[in-house]
Amino acid sequence: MSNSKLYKGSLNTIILQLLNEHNKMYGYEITQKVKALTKGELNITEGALYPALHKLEAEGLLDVEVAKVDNRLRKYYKLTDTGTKETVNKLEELADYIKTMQALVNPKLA
Amino acid sequence: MSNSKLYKGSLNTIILQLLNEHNKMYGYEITQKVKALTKGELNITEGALYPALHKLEAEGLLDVEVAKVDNRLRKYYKLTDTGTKETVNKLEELADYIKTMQALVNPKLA
DNA sequence: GTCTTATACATAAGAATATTATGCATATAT
DNA sequence: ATATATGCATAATATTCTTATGTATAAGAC
Repeated sequence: MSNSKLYKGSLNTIILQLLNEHNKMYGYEITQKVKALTKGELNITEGALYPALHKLEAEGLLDVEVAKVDNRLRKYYKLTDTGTKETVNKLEELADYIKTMQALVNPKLA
Repeated sequence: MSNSKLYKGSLNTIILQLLNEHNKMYGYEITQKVKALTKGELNITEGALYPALHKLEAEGLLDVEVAKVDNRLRKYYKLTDTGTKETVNKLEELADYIKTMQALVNPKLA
């Protein structure tokens, strides 16, 4: 993912927000999108991504739709209604996290 | 710590930066300082804090000095030279993390 | 004076998250 | 032909944190 440990715990937020922006995406596409958007800074590993997608699906936040393109399998994921709501929460948590960490790191501005 | 999982991986950054700002602190003091600075948002649990302090010490980033105040034990931690350098890295990583996550979450600004 | 809360350290069992290492399979580029 | 890219998946391990304890002293409530 990154040599920085700060990304730990951020994967679900990233997945949900990407699906919120792009409606329908498959796993490999997510890894490439993240790499592109972060200019190579972040590389989602498959060992983290696929279990995370399965879990989000099991929790009812994502729906799956299997497709075959160029004779290769793709699993398209999209947000459920619950998933859309949870995305809002996750984005709020991210904003709060950033605010809190800045308060800790830059107490002069608090 | 918080109901948000985003804080996972942030504890070392928090500890190092607090010691960077306050020179010398003991464990309990760190938990109270964090609670105060974050207005109760973040509560460092002892089960996370003490092992983290021991590990940072073992890695040579912190020095310990034991004191007895009011007949109670205190272990004051302070940054070593290596620890001070590592603090700079951690703060850079935090700034990069925030930038990267904002690029992912708010791609219009990227 | 006893009982609760605060101060102060510590560790062990378990959960959650991610890394690393595989495995399988097809398509494309060299 | 061979390597790289595309596309999914899981298992073993490592890391981080939570929850539950344990020990001990000091201070405040009543």
